[in-house]
Amino acid sequence: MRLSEALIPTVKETPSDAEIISHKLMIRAGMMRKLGAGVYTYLPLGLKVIRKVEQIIREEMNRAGAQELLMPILSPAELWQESGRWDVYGKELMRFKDRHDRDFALGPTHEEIITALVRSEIRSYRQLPVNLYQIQTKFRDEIRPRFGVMRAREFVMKDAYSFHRDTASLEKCYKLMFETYTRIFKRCGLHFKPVLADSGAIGGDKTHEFHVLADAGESEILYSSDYAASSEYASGRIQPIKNNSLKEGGSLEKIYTPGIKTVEEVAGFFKVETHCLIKTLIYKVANSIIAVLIRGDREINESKLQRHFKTPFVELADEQSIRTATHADVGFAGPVGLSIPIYADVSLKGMEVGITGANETDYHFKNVHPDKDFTVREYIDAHISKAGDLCISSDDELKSCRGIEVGQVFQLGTKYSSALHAAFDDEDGSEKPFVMGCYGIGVTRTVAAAIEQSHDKDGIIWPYSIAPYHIIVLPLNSDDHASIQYAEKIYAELSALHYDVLLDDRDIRPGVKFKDADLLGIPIKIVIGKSLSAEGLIEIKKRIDGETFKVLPENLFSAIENIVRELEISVHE
RNA sequence: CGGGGCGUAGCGCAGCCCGGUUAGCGCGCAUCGUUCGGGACGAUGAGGCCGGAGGUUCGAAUCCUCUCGCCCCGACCA
Repeated sequence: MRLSEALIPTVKETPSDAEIISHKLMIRAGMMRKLGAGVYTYLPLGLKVIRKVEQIIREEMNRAGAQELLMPILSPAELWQESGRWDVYGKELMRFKDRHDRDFALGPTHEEIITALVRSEIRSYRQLPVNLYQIQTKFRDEIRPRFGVMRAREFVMKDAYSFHRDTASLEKCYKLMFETYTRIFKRCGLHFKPVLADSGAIGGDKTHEFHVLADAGESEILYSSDYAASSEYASGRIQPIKNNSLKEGGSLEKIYTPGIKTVEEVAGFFKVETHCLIKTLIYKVANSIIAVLIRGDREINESKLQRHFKTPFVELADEQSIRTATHADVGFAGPVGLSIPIYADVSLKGMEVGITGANETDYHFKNVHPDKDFTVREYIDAHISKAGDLCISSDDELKSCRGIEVGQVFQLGTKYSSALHAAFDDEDGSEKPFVMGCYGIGVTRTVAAAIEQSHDKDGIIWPYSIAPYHIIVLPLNSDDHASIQYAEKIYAELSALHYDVLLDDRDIRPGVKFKDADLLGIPIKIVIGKSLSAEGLIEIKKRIDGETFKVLPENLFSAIENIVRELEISVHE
């Protein structure tokens, strides 16, 4: 492509409404333009990167035996009503009516559609397993789109759905997809981590998210050498705290603590660390009221409660329920004498003595001994794990980092097949619902994540494999016919060798050409200027580290080949 | 949905409180000249229904009402 003919509108100034680097650079490099909130036009350069990522995904999905198809973005409401999600999905599901007043939605995901398809096309276990995928535009009416394409309303996604006769087959496919995703993100030149994650309200037992590691990431990951999980899912072992400033064996003592409610206030009042307190939280779980105890310095993880009690309905009890349960104002709850079921987080295990509310307004108990002064029904993992906790499978401390979720693999089970009555005849003649898996990759988000991970003050630094162009040829002196001709020649020859080549044939100053080349992030620059006219040498410059080589014209192609090989290897390091 | 902010040239902004010639500035764009290895300089020029509708006024970018759009924080959501 010649830059003089290309629509690659670079911008010198940083756009005012862009907050994160990938958003700024995608605008500045002329990859995309905003049309409305969370809705973008991909310009030629941006589309080219998207296509490269898609191509890698296609190759690897096909390699894993998946088959590509394309479903409509428009979904009739009936299928969503059948699965129950028409009512459950919320406003993120973009709904509208057609001219005949029939309800439709724009597909935010395609479980219903694919399940309906397979329901009508596959009857026998002999046709299983099958893994079908598409790469297509999704629409989710995000409550607050932001960060450019990172949280857009309209975005490109690869979504795959596999159908199996049993869980064994599903697990095999899940493992294969896990490996496939690892290959895909590796080929895209990304530093990433597969992490255990919460399966949430969708159900299913097992899910991994693939996170590109970047500071701008929206999620926190806890990891050690052999463990990684999203922070809302992670479990670890809490290190016991030794310097308990309360003395053991002291007897239960009721202390007047007027208006002292929060953990910090109570700890301050008793002049002890917050970990000496036993925090008592009254929760409404499904339809019952329970107490959950946790060490004063830790926080409750409600999604762990949801999982433990197998219900999506977990919330802190309202003031009235707390009064009824504790006979005290909010802020003075404690386990002693409490008649509702008491669950305790494992952070309290081994705790000899603590301070709790007294279930009486303005009073706390000192010297409360668990298992003596109150009885715990069950110790559960209910805390938010954090960096510094010990790994469950080793003695390493968990570390924390931030990630951008670019993919997820999920064992769905029979949730959708059951709801939509999608079944096949098994070998023994019985009818069974398909066992399903689903596997997504945010394509546009992956592009943004690549930029978050690889850029410098001058612009993008594309991994070679997804760079829109591999090489940019820069003839610096537009008046010098010899160098223009030479640039044209190597542009043609490199293109013939199947490199993606950009030729900056614009009649502008060299500085602008260099700046634009850096901004666009093209991995290799070939500079044709003084060094050619004066020394007869071509200059090759790598974007990633600025390393420069001067080579004889006859050695140009082999030099390029070497650099490319090196760039490709560094991806798989 | 709650709170805050912004809509003025292609982009980034000033002007608005306190109404009054022809609405400015930087970047970009066009023409000419000088320049030419890391976003040059000079000269000239084009480009605006001041987001939209209504109102107040002799007079509105400026004041008032409504409306649309965008951004930020929060709540929400997987």
